[in-house]
Amino acid sequence: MTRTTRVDEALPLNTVLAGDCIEVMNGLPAGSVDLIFADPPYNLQLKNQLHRPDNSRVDAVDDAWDQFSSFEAYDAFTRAWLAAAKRLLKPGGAIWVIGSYHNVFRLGAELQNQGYWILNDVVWRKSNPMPNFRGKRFTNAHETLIWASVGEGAKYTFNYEALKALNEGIQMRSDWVIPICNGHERLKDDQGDKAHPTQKPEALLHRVLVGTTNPGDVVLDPFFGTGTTGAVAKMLGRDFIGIEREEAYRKVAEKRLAKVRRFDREALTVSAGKRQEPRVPFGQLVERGLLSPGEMLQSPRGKIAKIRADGTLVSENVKGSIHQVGAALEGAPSCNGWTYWSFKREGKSVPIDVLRQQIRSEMHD
Amino acid sequence: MTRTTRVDEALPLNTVLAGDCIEVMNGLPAGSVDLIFADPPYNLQLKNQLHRPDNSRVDAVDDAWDQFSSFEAYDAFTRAWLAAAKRLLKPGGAIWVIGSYHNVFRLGAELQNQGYWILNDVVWRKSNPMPNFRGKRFTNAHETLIWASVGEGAKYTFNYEALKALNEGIQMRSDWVIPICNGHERLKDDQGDKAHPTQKPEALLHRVLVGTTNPGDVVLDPFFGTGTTGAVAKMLGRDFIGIEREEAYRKVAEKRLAKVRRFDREALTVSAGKRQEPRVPFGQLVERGLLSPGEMLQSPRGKIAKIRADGTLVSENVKGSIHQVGAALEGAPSCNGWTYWSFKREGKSVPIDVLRQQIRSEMHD
DNA sequence: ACAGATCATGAATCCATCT
DNA sequence: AAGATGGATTCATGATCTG
Repeated sequence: MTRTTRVDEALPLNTVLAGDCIEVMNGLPAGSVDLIFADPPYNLQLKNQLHRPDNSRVDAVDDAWDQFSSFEAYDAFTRAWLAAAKRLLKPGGAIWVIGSYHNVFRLGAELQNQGYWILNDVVWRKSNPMPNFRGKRFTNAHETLIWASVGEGAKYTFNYEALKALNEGIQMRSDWVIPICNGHERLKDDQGDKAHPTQKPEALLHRVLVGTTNPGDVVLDPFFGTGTTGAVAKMLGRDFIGIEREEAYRKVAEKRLAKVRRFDREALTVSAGKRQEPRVPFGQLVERGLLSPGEMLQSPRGKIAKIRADGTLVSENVKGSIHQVGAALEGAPSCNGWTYWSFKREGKSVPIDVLRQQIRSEMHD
Repeated sequence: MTRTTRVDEALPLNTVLAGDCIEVMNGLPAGSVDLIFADPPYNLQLKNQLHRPDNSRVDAVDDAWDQFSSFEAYDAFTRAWLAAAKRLLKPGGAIWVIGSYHNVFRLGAELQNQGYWILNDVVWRKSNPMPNFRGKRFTNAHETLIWASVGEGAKYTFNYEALKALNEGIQMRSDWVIPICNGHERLKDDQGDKAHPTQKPEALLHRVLVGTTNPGDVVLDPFFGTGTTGAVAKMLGRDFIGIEREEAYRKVAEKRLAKVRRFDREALTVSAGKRQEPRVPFGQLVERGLLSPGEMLQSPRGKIAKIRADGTLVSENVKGSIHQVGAALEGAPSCNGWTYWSFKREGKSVPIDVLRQQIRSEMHD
């Protein structure tokens, strides 16, 4: 009696494979994977040490695996692993990659070059990013994910209703607010140091897997690290394949995975909740043209102040925020500028708080 | 009598130039522009208009090749205009480009290939995006901007304090929440249809220009469209140069620009940081008798140091500047001596920075 | 035990000027 | 041109310490 070997039987499901991800992927059967989630090295190109204003040293990502000699070398690496990944994907499969401005443009361009079809780019907006300590750039407060199918017109999985439910009944957008991974979720080594420099939050993988896979799907992560993809896949009833070169990371991942129980959502409910009125900087009223630089504001007792282009006020040699100038004019220790200042419209005096409410109502859309 | 032609005299400031932006840029003097803001098109009719880098024509072939050749043609276009832009920038200049996932990865990769140095990628998070009607993808709720200097280590303008003020005292992040351009701000043509398909909100340009230019700077926009960059530049007291190929857009832009008024000078003044303050050597406090040689200074943790006649300190076998001695006593890599040391007056401990402020205020007289 | 203060830390391409 | 020096610069969160 003949027997057809099913592809899945050859797959090392729910294990962590050792070795270089390109070689390992090339040894797996083609067309056998539903989703690939890849968090490749970012090629950060850090040169000097950085200290916080309190003189403590920032623990930088200086690992050897993040070093490349040039963009050409990084591109060659990217080309190779993306090609190996494409071979593994089923016709209805898809890929997610994550990166920062150091590498994500090269990732995206190479995805397109290889015929992957980009479905969305998604922004992970970190609610608690590391600040810019020297005040030389914008706070690097996000990372970018790219979601792509295997080609133009290819099928792919998208669980629209599930994502809508995750988002309190509103269609899920391309920007996701999720805290960085720290606290009890952050894995530590025996010395109490972080086990991996760039562990991703489970909430991020939860949204990816709920949204773009089905239970029973095979999810492969070629840069497995400490196994966040595997842990969330296991919780959600998906099969995973991890590939990781570093033995230390594999060990941490295996220990972690052994503890994970399917449908254990404890860690995942954390990211929900906490809705408060969004903070509206006064400067936004100026940027949006609701108030103009040069326009005058009035205090309850008739004092006036001029608005500047950066959203600060000037009055009687006092400069600063709406709160600071209000406090200075009143000789008070503090002042709520939102209720203190008014502007003129059609002869009437209108509190600036009205404009804040207008912006807030737009934000809820 | 000989006369040196200043570069600025050749610049067509505050006008909208007609023509292909690459040709027009190549006709302007090198090193004459402080900032370029570019919103390049990505829905080009590539096949008949563009050439490969070697000037061979791009022909339509089968679908797969067509896909690849289209990217190649787009890359050639990107390469050409980014190179022309780089030539125009001053050594301390910078560029902003904006795009969506269709083109931004190719823009970013080519910026890096040409030696531009990416400073941040910034996400414009739209507070009121168009929903995804078919429910097949995430709501496309953002676009990406890339901010880059002309090269690694190059100087660039960043008004940190002004941006912080715009954000109510918290340093500005890389994700900006700004509504899309509609309502009163959205320009209409004679038929009442939108005059341009992708008009950018003035709030976006306001933040870009307040944050990364100074009054009087020259801002060039090679894809001027209906002139948002020019309008905001004019309001903010920056000079602009617009380039636009389509006559219809130029007409709308010129009509729009004629109506824009510049804000008054005081309103354009923006919060500046301590880096702008003149440097005061510590020795001046001794020379002027505000502190005396032999007098003792105290650190926050009670250590003491003696002032010498040349403005250096001695403490526990350490000699040197206020900064060097402070750093040595704390075992820190660096130390701001101005905020570290205090002296005694009438039994009270007074930070020496108070004396620096006194000297600075005298300098203003 | 509990509240409040203090400390530690996270994918970071993080200085300007003078000698 | 390279090296030395002055001195400016941080937000959110969880853990640990203090009273």
